[in-house]
Amino acid sequence: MKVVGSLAGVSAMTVSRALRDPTSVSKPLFEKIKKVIDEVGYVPNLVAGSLSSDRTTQVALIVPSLRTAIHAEMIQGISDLLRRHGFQLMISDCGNSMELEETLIRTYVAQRVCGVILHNTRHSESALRILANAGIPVVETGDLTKKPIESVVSYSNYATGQAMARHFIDAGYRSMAFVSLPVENRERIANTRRGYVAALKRAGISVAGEQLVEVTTGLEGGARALQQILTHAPRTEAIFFSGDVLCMGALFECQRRGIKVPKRIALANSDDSELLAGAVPAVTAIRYPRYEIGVQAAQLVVDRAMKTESGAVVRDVGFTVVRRESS
Amino acid sequence: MKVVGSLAGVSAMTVSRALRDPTSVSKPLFEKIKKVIDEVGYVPNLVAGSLSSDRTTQVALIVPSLRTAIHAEMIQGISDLLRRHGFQLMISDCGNSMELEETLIRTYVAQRVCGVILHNTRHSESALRILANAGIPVVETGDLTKKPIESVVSYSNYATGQAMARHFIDAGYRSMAFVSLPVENRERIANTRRGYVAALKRAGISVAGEQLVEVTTGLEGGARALQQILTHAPRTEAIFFSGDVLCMGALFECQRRGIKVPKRIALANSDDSELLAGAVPAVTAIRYPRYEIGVQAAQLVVDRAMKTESGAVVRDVGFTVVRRESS
DNA sequence: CGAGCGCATGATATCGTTATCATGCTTTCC
DNA sequence: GGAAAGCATGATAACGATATCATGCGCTCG
Repeated sequence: MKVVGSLAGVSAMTVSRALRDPTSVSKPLFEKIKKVIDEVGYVPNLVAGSLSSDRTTQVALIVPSLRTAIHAEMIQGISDLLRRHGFQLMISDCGNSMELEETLIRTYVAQRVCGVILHNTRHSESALRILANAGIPVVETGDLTKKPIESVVSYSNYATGQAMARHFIDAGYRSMAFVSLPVENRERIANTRRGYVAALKRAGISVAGEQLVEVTTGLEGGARALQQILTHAPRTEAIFFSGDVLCMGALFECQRRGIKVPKRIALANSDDSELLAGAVPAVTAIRYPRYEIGVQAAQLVVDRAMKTESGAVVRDVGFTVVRRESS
Repeated sequence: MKVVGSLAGVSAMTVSRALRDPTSVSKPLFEKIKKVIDEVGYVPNLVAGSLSSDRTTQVALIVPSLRTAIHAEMIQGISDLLRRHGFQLMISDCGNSMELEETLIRTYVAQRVCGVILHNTRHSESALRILANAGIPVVETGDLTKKPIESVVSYSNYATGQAMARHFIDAGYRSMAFVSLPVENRERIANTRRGYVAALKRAGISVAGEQLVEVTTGLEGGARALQQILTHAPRTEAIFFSGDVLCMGALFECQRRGIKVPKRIALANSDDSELLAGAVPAVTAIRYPRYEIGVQAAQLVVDRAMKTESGAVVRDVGFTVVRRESS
């Protein structure tokens, strides 16, 4: 920058100003500086800039997994909004480990990111302390948690469970099951299931232990769950899946074994996807505005980082039960 | 850090050393410093550290899209390896726009990332210049391109096209089609198709214009492609899809219309996924070691960033045609 | 027993920006 | 016409670490 300055016959300060706000220097000077800059191929050092100004444009995102496609839409939403405002995205996955999340948060704070978006809603004490001390905006997106760190943009997993229960009841089913990964350490799934079971119970439908199935991930997890239910709870009329892979696994298994859906058994999933909508039969599912969640979460971070806004926001983005042929 | 130092009765320098290498200070001193650090909740400022040492631990990744799940495995591989070495990941998507890619690269270089991983293999002149000037490791992953910027970790898309052509021929099919998104500006798909068509031609099988179908994305893209082929090239016996969503769309359409796969028509896809493997019928597909690509690409960046290694590497990770019921 | 060496620690300059205040020049307006 | 105000630019001091060289101390070894 000093070099650029001297080549253009001005001070480094003027170059800095020209770069950040072209209107702050005279027009001919700006042109000249610009010319010098791309003649020498100068690229400003944002690290130095950040240190000096105590501001960065990096936003951290921590999701449970990068592998599953569930978060892709949300990440795209975040990325799009951040790009629009000239911010960058740093991503990590932490599984369901609070310890790992804490380590990641610590690193991100050390990097002086200007905001953090967390998909998980359970955090270690230390993590909370670090975030509080850092004084940066924090947005959670995984669940409409009762006591957020600061802001939340999400839907209520509990409510989705209730909604699906009502949908099944309205459709005339009387014996329901729920299939998911193990709920232990999976707050969101646990909440969905609680809402589901509670709403069924309120309608006088009790759910047997054999109807709360926990399986390992993957299509065959879904297939196995279906088998188990048909074997141990054969009177089950409808199954609510938490995860489209599980659900598709069960659907494929039905196709293989010639089981009629929804005649013999109805299927539905907690998370809509193109696949479920296009499957044969098309599968009932709950749709969340995932892209929008990403956009809004990122917007909150950006607003607070630019001091436009402050204060915690709790935003329930809601959801829709999309009824299709499978139920 | 000064504060921590004075509270522990040592200089800032010693704190810095203690933080980076506990063995470089005496044991009791280290304990004391550690105690002070978490008493005051001190979090080191990596921005300052980076400026001073002229090193960062941030690696940039630019993929065409975050929305599709195609890259999820690779991203997970990158993320896992980076975490193991204490590096961070910055992600952006640039579609197929070289201009956007250039802008992103410029920003990342300004942020002084210590390495860049690019999925696309076509780049603007300026982007290349910026990367060259930056002197940081660059790894491409999208295709085994002839003249890489520096290092490549990938497979040959052209070769996958050839391989699938051979597979179809060996299986006894004599009239083939290819379905993909528009190949314009999509180097990788274009190469796959070229390899496919070339290998077929070498076997004396010509591909009609109606058999090279370009559709829009989504399940209905695949369905539409199938319809078009059945209508305009009814003698087609096998279709090679570029993209599992398109392929599944076609498969579902077959189910809906009672078309027997592979009896009436065989299907195969260029990119294996759990879904294709578990579908009814299970779909033939080419498997790439995506996770491994991510790991190796990240490894190259880390090695070079830590000066362990230098020099360009071209690594062909290969692929496998996984034959299943659909062909 | 003394020269020399190694190890733990400190002092100081520096990394490349931006914030802040200072400066000089032009403009404005009574 | 001159004081005040506004604008463009410059000089200088941070920002919070690390690199580098300096220092002092104990230890080894002939």
